[in-house]
Amino acid sequence: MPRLRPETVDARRTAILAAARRAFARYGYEGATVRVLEAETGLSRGAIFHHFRDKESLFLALAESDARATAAVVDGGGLIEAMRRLPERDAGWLGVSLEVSRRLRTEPAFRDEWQRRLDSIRQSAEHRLVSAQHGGTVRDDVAASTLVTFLRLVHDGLVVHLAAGTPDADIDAVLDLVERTVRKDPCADLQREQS
Amino acid sequence: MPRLRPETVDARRTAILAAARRAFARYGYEGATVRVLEAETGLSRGAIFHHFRDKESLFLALAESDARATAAVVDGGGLIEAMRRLPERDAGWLGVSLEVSRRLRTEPAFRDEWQRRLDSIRQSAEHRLVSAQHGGTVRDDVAASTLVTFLRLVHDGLVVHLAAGTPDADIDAVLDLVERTVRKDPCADLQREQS
Amino acid sequence: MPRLRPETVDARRTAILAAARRAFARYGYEGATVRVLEAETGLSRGAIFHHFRDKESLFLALAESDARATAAVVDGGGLIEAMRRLPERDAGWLGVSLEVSRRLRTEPAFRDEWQRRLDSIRQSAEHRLVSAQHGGTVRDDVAASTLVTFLRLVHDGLVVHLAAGTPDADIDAVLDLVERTVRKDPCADLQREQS
Amino acid sequence: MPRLRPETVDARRTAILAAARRAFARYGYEGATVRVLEAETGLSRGAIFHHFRDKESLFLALAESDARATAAVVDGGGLIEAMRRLPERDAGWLGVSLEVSRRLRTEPAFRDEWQRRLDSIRQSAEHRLVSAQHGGTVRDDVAASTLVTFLRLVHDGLVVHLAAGTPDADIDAVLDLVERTVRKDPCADLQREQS
DNA sequence: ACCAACGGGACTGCCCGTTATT
DNA sequence: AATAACGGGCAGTCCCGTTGGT
Repeated sequence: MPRLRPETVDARRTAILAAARRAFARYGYEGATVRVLEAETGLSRGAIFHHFRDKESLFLALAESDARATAAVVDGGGLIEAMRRLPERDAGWLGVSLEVSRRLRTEPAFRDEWQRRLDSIRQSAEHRLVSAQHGGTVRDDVAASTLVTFLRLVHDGLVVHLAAGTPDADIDAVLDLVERTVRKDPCADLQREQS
Repeated sequence: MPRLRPETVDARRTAILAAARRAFARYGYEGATVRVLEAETGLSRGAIFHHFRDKESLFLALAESDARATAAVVDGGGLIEAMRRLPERDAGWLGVSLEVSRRLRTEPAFRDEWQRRLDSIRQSAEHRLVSAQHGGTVRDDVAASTLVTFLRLVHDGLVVHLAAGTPDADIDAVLDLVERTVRKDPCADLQREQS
Repeated sequence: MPRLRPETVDARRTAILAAARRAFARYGYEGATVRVLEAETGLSRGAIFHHFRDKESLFLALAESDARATAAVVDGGGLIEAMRRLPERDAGWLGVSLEVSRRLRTEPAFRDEWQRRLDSIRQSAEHRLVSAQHGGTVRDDVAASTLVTFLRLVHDGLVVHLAAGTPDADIDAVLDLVERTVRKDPCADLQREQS
Repeated sequence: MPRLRPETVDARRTAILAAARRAFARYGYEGATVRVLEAETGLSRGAIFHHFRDKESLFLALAESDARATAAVVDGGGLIEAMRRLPERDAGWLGVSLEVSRRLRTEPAFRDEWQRRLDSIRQSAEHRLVSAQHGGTVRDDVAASTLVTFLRLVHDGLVVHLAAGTPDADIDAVLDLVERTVRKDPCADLQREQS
């Protein structure tokens, strides 16, 4: 067959990634067998393995792109903003994200390599919080690092929750609560003055 | 071998379960191949599958026992107490717990069956909170159901976090923060009076 | 447990044989797994293997007893008589008989050992026919050995037929035809005289 | 490997079938393990199961092709002709044919599905016989259906006999006898006139 | 005499990735 | 570039027969 124009090749890569995301999300990494990927992409093994060295690297490409997207959101609007946008994300994103968690747990090599990305997101969030503490919009009676850990726990829990598919209306209320918890509480100062 | 005394048989079953827990936690459900289970238990396929119909039911036995244990802790001391005890739990517990999450996500049939257990834990936690609201120890400006969702998110996030193996010293600080967030804040009343 | 009285032991052996016959007939040799045999006998592996060295020898015991029974019938009344009695035999007998055929085909060692029994039945039948030819009740324009082969073909075909479970009412008519074919035909002599 | 020309693919399929036939005939269905099939075909599991869904469907493909071939012979020359040609058939055919008998016996579902084929062969044979009765070449003192049953018994017995591998020279003599038995006997009319 | 715990071999079928062919 | 034929490893499961203990 003739060589396709580069843009077409890229489109093909993207299409494979999208299909693979659906498959990984729906069936998990192991459950998304090559046969399933074929069905989901509408392409043959040969085509898939032509664009990606193996199943693993296909998965990593997805994970990486997701990690970058999350980092961008956190950089722009913080962890809480990232959480508020989670429900908009497609189910595929959540699934892949959880598969990443799983491999973090079971594959030390993967964890070591991935830890850098997580740390960078964490640092970005922490910088934002420290600035906000100085700006007086975030409480400063709790260490910024503790607040980040707190927010990341809620974030990860929310990913698990949403990925499970349980429809839940009061997520917004919870996020409001989280936001108030982090925000500077005028009353706290008041209390402190009294004592 | 002959019919052993029931206690001996039970001990054997328990030993297999413990070994399987380690394997599932360390390698994941798929990664814990029967060969791995053999190595971990020190028994042969024949022996393992004599006590458990198949790998699946071995896993379910673990999940069930864990679910019961968690339910007991929540009944006794609430979700926050359950979280405080998470780090004491062996790593195996966390791994199995996450594998359960994964199957909740990828296997609708499993989810339908398992949902009942989750609901019962949720209800138990909610009852505790409502009582505490009436007793004046838990804030009542936020619906109990929202608080439960909040706590469960933190709980699930914590499980993910701990299972990943990242050693983290300030989990206690985070849990303190969570607890204060849920507890009745005298200042809030004060504010309300002022307005 | 105490040793049972010899007659009880024998009864147990017989019971196992009867149950095994049902199992072999219904599921075939391979399909009659030890688990199936346990269910059918109501005994455990241990009990079964206590009375019979292994599955193979259990099967051989059945086959042998059947071969003896058939030989007795043929000795007494001939092959046609044996065929007439086939429908009365229990389904188990037919099944075991066919399993024997199968192993005759696939296992040369078994065939060599079993051939003697078949030959003795064949000889017995042939002797009867030769005598009957001399006595004038069986046609002598066809060699006795040919007649025996003929009868054995019909016999084996009938076993297959009955074992398949197809209910067929006109077997009697067919056997009548077979009998007339073998019997001395007065007309044949008449024809010969004419020519 | 790429998409081959249809004829090449067909040739490969046929080669696999031929090898499988040998294996099934020699070792029986259970005895023809996938390992044996690999050895006999010279191909790997992957290749074999690429062309056939599983061992079962490989067997069914053989059985079906054989059933069609038999039906064609019976349509063309009748059951006796089919029997005369049996010794020419390769041993594989006989083996597969017997494995079919076995499954007819042990698997009701298979029997129900297969019965149609057997019925059609039977009907074809019966039609031929009725025509021949009217044409005066086949005896009419016995019902055509009885004659068909008779011929089928001989046929099935012959298959068992040949498959067992016992070399037998006088099969021709037996088939001559069978043919005479079915053919119209001028002497019978003579007898009837006399009485 | 009987039972169940157990070992370990072998089964089928699926897996992923490569390669020969369009 | 894409396909489908193919290899070979290994998964879970079930098999049969043995053994330790009542």
